Amino acid sequence: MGRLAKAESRYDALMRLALERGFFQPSSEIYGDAPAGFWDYGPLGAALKRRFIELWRRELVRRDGMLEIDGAQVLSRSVFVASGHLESFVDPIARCGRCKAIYRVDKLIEEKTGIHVPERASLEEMERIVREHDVRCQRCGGELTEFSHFNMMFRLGIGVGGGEAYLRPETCQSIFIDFPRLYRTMRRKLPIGIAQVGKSFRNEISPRQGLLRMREFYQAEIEVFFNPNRVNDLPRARPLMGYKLRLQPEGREEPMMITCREAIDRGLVSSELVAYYLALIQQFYEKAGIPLERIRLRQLGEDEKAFYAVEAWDLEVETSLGWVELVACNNRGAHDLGGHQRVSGQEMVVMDGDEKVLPHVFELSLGIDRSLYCILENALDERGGKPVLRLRPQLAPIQAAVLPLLSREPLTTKAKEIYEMLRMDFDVEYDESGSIGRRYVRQDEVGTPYCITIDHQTIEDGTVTIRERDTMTQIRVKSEQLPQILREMLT
RNA sequence: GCGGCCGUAGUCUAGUCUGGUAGGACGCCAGCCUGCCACGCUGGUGGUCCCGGGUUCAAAUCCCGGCGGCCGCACCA
Repeated sequence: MGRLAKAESRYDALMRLALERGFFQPSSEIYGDAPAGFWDYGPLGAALKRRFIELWRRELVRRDGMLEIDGAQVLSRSVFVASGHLESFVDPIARCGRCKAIYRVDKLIEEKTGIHVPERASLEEMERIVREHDVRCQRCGGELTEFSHFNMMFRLGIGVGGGEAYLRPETCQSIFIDFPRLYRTMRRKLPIGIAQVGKSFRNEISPRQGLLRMREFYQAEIEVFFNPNRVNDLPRARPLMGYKLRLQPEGREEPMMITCREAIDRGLVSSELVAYYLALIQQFYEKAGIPLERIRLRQLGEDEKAFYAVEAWDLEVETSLGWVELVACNNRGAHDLGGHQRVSGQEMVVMDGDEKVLPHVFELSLGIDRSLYCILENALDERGGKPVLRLRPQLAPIQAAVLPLLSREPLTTKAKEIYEMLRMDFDVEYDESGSIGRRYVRQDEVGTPYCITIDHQTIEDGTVTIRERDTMTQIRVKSEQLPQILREMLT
């Protein structure tokens, strides 16, 4: 229908803009064997990502006094024994011997025989059930073979011996395994937030939709370690208790606006601590330019939750492709520190006041690439048939363009002088080609919020105009004040 | 992985059925013009026709295989 066609073209329009103007592109694209699900950021995309992460640092890490670390991407097998990923981050599969179709064995058994196969069931057990009940290929009736677990982690061989290790499927495991030392050395008290930005890797069966589902992707994760007996004793949460969350608890069709305090009192959110971090993450996306009505915090049901989660909220943003999950807000309970304590033998218990406690964990696991897609798609607008990227100024890859009104002396020399004055402190671009209107349009397309224009009056009195992208209005300022004015306008 | 549709300059596309010199528009570059919002002028740059193999005197076109994209099934940040 019309709605769908419009939705597709919006995605297409953004992908085209991204390819043409250097936001992102398929990795290995010049080779025919380029695997799907890997993307390279171009100069503008890399800058946008950098600014997005900087906003995240400002609004979450620094605001809440968190620690930020940077862990290895390759982690030992034991890490994933303890985390449960080796066993639980898998799908049991089998292949039809005749037509090669691949099936989720547990789902196929349940569908054909009604037998619910427990997640822990071994492959041998599943194969036995398949033989006993003569479960066959749905398509051609062939016999099922090649029973195996498909683990979504990328397995590596380390060194000449090929020691077993894995690329991390989420960044947070290094936070958990580093926790004991961090806690001893960094002199903090519970609750303590530890953050990390970095790559994670998942061997998706079928990556698609550009940045939305990739095999190698960026996460910005925050793990808050807290005393489960003191989840409603968080002074820094108090100022936000009157803030309204756009909450969609389990079983509801539509999100509702409700204050943190009321959500806690009505039992929709389990604690002050959880409500507080839901509020922070919602505020963060508002500051990144997503309108509140396109944001929701949706509670996940039992069957939707990750294997480690005891309470789970997804921050989702509405796009032309539907609601996209950007942040998994999971109460992981004692799953992680408990698991690592058991497997490693390393004590994870800490003192909180005079109480000995194994901290629980609440996480804000944010998908960066997805977020950037949503921000870009949301910012994409049109004026006179040409794209305008209405990015928040603090996220714009190019912060200002310096343009002589005419490509003629002495305007060009003066404009280059001003460009030189700004280039070390700002991401600025100089452009004198074509007409001034054409250059404005070119900057609008990549979301440059301000264009500084040098005209004849500049030569007379040293003033320039600053043209604002969204309103196209201009103000005239002294050129020597530009650094200070830009700095103010860009925060 | 399966099914449907698709793959031609940076982008959009004509040509594919019916095999015979790959064409246009936009963009980009250079110059001209230009006192403020693309769509004035001139010239220029542009293509492994997704990749590999086959049929043929000759393949963008026909056949086979692969890769990738979009939409569905399943999973997720």
